[in-house]
Amino acid sequence: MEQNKIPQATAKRLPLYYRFLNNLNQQGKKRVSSKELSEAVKVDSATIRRDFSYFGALGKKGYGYNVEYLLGFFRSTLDQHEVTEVALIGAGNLGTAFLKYSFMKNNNIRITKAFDADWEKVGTDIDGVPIYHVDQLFEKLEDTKVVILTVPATEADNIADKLVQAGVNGILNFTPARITVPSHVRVHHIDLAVELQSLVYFLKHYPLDTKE
Amino acid sequence: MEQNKIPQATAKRLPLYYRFLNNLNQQGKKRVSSKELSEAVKVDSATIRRDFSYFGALGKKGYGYNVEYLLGFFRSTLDQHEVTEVALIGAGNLGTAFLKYSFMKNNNIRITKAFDADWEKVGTDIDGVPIYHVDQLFEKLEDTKVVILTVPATEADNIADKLVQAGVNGILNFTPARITVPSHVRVHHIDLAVELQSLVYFLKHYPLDTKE
DNA sequence: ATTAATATGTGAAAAATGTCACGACATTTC
DNA sequence: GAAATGTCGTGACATTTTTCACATATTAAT
Ligand SMILES: NC(=O)c1ccc[n+]([C@@H]2O[C@H](COP(=O)([O-])OP(=O)(O)OC[C@H]3O[C@@H](n4cnc5c(N)ncnc54)[C@H](O)[C@@H]3O)[C@@H](O)[C@H]2O)c1
Ligand SMILES: NC(=O)c1ccc[n+]([C@@H]2O[C@H](COP(=O)([O-])OP(=O)(O)OC[C@H]3O[C@@H](n4cnc5c(N)ncnc54)[C@H](O)[C@@H]3O)[C@@H](O)[C@H]2O)c1
Repeated sequence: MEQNKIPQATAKRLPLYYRFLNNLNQQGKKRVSSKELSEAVKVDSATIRRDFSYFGALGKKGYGYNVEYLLGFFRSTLDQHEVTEVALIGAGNLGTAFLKYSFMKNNNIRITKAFDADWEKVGTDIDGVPIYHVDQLFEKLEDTKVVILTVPATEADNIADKLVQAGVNGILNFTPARITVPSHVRVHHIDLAVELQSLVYFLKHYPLDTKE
Repeated sequence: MEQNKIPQATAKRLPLYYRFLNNLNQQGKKRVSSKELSEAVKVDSATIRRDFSYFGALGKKGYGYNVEYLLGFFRSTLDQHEVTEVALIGAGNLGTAFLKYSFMKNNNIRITKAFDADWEKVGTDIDGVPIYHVDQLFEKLEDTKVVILTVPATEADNIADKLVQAGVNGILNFTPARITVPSHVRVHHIDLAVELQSLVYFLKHYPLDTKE
């Protein structure tokens, strides 16, 4: 587990940095400063330098960062050299959108299996990803450790239990339900209705600069 | 703009509280403690009490909170008495999933218009939401202030400019692009690939309790 | 009534995160 | 090769957020 000294806030930004470095590299750029990067990812340049510094001295004073080197460093830090296989539970509206999206474009992550309760869907595939019945979780999940959860909220806790039993230790939960899991399992909630509602709240209650 | 003293972290949790209070109310529950609420929404009970306290004394010592009263309070705080109309740009895979989802179930928010560049889609509707051509933004957007952005990343900045010109001041951006907008416009980014990647990173690099 | 139990609201402390500003060094220019 | 410029890495400081822990008020029980 090496040093878990890296602040969580930093860890959440790493994939973002990685993606932009990838872009720059593809554009043939050789060097980049924290200031440039800052403008691209909208994170303060001092924060970026601080973030990078947790990993040691990655840059050169007066020069900036070598794109290729930095990219390589993050590639290994983010384990981008090997494919991470992910499963999806609930191939409905939202689930289907994810299945059709290629996370491989920017990340070495692939959804390789889907599960649903609907027999109409079971046996078919979406963009090459096979859909199994949710009762086959134990046989088919194999050693998949990370799961995207897009089932109806009422099913969330029930499915989560099964996932934990099947050895999953990471769940990206899109249902509005706050699921209960043992402490060795990590859940990240993405609550789209809350995000929308809170944006609306901020607009109504927080002052925004009126100048151009 | 009343008191903008409420911390941002608190503001982001308000819609979550609201939804769970709604659930409780529908279940006929009359009172609730910060401890109960904590277990449901997975937020520390002290944090919940602190959050509520920014709005004054909403509870009663030794009793807890009156569900109906609290719900009513948040309903008006979150402007849930009036419908907030939202537009969506880019009726692709992700956009269509949103159009088919009823945010009205838990929030008084409705997507009422969609825009796309694809003439095959223009003129049709998805679950009753009409799709206009993106060139008609200025005529059709009217006084919509909040927009969900689900276009290809390459189009994001371009569309964002137009939205700003059309008077939009809130954008929920699902594209991987970090868009540039004037300071009177608020953008919330939901970067699904980053979320997935960072979950994977946390699993590999952060210790989790191994006990049950 | 008296006591025990409960649960808020908050001062104070701690933890986490973000920003400033500058010394040190590398690069570039002249 | 000297001077000017650019940019990192970081100590110190600022801000935000979370958590502790308890005085205080209310309810519930006997
Ligand atoms: N679509 C959106 O825009 C949106 C927005 C916010 C939240 N959400 C949440 O995301 C989740 C999915 O939303 P959706 O719109 O895709 O719903 P959906 O109804 O289209 O899809 C749900 C899928 O889950 C399957 N399913 C049902 N029970 C199951 C079970 N026990 N095991 C496995 N699969 C099962 C259904 O067959 C269906 O295919 C919901 O919890 C919803 O609240 C969706
Ligand atoms: N689908 C996912 O799971 C997923 C995951 C992560 C990120 N994203 C991001 O979300 C965005 C949308 O993804 P998607 O999968 O729905 O893509 P998509 O290609 O299915 O949909 C994009 C839609 O935008 C429309 N469009 C193109 N140019 C336009 C323009 N100038 N104005 C208006 N509409 C325009 C297209 O006609 C299409 O309907 C992309 O930026 C993608 O990177 C999607």
